[in-house]
Amino acid sequence: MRMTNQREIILKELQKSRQHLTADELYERVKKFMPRISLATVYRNLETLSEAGIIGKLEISGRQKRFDYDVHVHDHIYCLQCHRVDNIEFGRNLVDHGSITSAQGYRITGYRIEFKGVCASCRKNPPQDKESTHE
Amino acid sequence: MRMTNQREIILKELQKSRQHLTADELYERVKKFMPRISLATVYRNLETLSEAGIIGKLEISGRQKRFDYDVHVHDHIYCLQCHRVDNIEFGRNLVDHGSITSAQGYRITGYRIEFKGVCASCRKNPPQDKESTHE
DNA sequence: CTTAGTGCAAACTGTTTGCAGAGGG
DNA sequence: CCCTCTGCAAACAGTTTGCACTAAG
Repeated sequence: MRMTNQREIILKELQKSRQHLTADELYERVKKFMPRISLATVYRNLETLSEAGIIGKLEISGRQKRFDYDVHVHDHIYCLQCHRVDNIEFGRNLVDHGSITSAQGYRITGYRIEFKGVCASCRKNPPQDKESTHE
Repeated sequence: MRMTNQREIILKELQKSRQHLTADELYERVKKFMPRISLATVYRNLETLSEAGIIGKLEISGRQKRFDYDVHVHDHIYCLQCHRVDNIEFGRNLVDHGSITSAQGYRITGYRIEFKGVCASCRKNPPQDKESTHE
């Protein structure tokens, strides 16, 4: 894996954001430093970086992919109003690992927990448009 | 909500399948009885039925939507090889409900657990194509 | 009758890909 | 100098929408 200029900027921007950005959010940020970069390059690099285990890929139920600056095992919580995603540390502690190795013929290899709720800033701020609390 | 012919057949087919079908899988099945039905109608009806609480909508991380004949609260397990989805009953028992009401500023309103693994039939049958075990 | 629902085609969103040229090692 | 990576445009998959017509109640 070559460390190209675009690759490096994409990675740095994701890490410094400390957020779970989508490809196009990242594209917007990276464009400020590199106006001619293409969205395809952003997608390709995010894929490459996550395959290399340098970043995480986050597939929250039914929504756009997001990418995670933090690769250690943890769970996520997302806001039903603004769709931001945050890390949650205690998720794994809630689950009794021992009992989950198989069920109805499956060999279970893993699980994910996704919490949902309303984030601090959405709790303060009015939900401006009537249709923001879907799902 | 009118109970149209198409609505009724879509619902019946989903229920009798006892599976978690995607819109186009259902479309293929319904077409056998109603060859002129359109995919858009299937989408619209699945949406309507799930809003009415008659079926469930299943948004498994990063994949196509699936619809659930079973509306009672339960979790899901999906096969990494063939992507089928099954119900899992014991998921909720593993989690200590009490402690999850808030975290880092969020008001938590719910959570979902998604187990992954290899289903019984994929464990028997060879994984024919080399690229079947992605994610 | 009235108005929700339908079929069709076209639009849309998020993502991927083919290609010819550029630049990292 | 080679070959991975890039930018661009076009393709793609899943889903949604505008419209004029149909049918449920």
